[in-house]
Amino acid sequence: MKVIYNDGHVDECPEDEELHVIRHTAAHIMAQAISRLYPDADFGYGPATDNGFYYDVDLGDRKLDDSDLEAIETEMRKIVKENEKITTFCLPRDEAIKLMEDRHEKYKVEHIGDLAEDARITFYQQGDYIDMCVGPHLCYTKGLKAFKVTGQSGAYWKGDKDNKMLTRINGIAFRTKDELEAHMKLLEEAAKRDHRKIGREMDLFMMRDEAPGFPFWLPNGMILKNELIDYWREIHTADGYVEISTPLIMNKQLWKTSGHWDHYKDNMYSTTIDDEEYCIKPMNCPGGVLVYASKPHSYRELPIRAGELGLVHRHELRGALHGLFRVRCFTQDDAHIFMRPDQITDEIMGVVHLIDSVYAKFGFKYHVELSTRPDNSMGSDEDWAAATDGLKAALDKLGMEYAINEGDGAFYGPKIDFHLEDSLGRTWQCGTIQLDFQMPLNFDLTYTDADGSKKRPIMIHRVIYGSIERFIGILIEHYAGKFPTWLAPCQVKVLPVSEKTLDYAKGVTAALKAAGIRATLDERDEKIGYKIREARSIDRVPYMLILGEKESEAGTISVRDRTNETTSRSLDDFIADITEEVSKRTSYIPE
RNA sequence: GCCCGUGUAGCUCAGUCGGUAGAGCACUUCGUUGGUAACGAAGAGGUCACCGGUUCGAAUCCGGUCGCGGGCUCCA
Repeated sequence: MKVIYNDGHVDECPEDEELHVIRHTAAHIMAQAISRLYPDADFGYGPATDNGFYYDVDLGDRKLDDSDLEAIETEMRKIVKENEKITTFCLPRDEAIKLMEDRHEKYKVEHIGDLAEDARITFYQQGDYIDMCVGPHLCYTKGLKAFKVTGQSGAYWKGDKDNKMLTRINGIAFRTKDELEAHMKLLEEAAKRDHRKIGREMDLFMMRDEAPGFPFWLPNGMILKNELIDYWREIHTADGYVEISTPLIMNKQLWKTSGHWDHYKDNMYSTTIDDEEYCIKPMNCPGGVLVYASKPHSYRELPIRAGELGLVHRHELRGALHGLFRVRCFTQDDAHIFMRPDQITDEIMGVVHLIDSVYAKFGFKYHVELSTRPDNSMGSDEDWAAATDGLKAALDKLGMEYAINEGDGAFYGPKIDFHLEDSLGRTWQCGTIQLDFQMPLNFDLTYTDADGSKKRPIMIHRVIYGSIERFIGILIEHYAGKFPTWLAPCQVKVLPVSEKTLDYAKGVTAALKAAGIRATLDERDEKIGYKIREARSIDRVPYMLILGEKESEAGTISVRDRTNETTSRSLDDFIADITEEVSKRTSYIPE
């Protein structure tokens, strides 16, 4: 694929950059189409994205509807068909500003003002459309072979909520129609797996208008939640953690000391008790700190690893709420590790190993990012540097690759974020490891060192699931509701063929339950095909037992699993196998 | 909080030009006793999100509030 670079030379494009160039060119073609249809349009930024492109446009008071988006797409197809030649040129700063001013591109003029004094200001042109851009681009508009305008939304100019909101018009683009088609299929599949839909179908959780952002957990969802918690407790106990639980509501003074009042006030719910102000905890750390501070500690005791399944409440903006992915009340699988400076690397490595083993259990791949000091943060530069170096040292020692996320740390310390990849290739931020010198300082935490002197411990905050609620949402979509047997709310559904074998089915169900298996009996007066259909498509059970006269007479069971393979076997055999599968928490890696 | 869209039965959705509501599934009852992805019939179920306005009359038109969806910002 040939592309034109901003110095005017045409060359073969490296393969891994092709999609980016196609999408970026698609953005230009869309802008050209928009400027033809709406000559007053003022253009902001128009970059390529993961699957396509967008352009932010100021359309004045004009509102677009679906037919307008169709018109834009049609106009784009026209431009592609016209096969305009794409050219490039470079202007000195003042001439660049003049050109953009002449074309009434006020956002582009502002953009030039943000660029370095000596920046090369390059432009690309196709027909009478000119856009300031570093390129490269396709050489002809006909190179755009597969695209779609997908929708519109609002977006702040330069991403700043104090700026004007522009209209963002989104599109997707691929190399070929087949690739575009495949992407549409993926979106369809993702919609089928939507955790809000499956959560309703499987009776896992519900949302109510009476409590926006506060999920209700139904019996089936509680099974999932409790299984995840049991697993969590087991591995943490094995890793030397102890468990604590701290109050949901604590005096506002505590939150002032911790720094949350200064840095997190807008997200905190509060209440008044006996004329005193109290806050509902948005994080668990101050509670954990009070537990540590409740008695003196020796250097010999450290590290202390205190886990807490803490229910936190945060006032999230209502426009941000989204199923279980963004709620106002959630359970963090938190832990705070209090340690000596010489223990930092080992402790972080220990947490990384724990996180790695949990993600592997669910068949997730993941990547790691290191987030550094944000603008609105507390503490000295030296402490931040030491903490950041500590995290880097551990990652380097583990030989892990990581990207740096500048300015994205917590207000009290830098963090390592784990982004896991689900079965559809989407990524989610779940685990984090945060190193904190501030909280121990604010609460004057100490331990007695070998020489009898008081020393300041260092603290790690870490989560693995992140939020159990969000993690369950991710698992629902990852597995499409087809949970591995150890997690499945219903592990075995017993389906009598007719009323004649109902008693036999009752006996089998009772035996399964007695063996600790979550079995339910479908007693309804329906045909066997109907019961199978529902057990598969709604309940999504790992195993169905079909029991008719053949089985009741022979004293056997007919087992149908998720692959639709059906086997005839003895109940004792089946119980032994499923018990082993559950106790080992055998992974089920979704297709 | 901001932009756009949207709200009708438990779920998925129809409802024309303004004339006080409809389907399928689910549910209940009855019949049916069935063999691996939907057995048949009947019944019940709605202050059309809420508040206000226009109108002889509003699910329908207008305004506001709330919820929901797609984004922005933010984030576990």
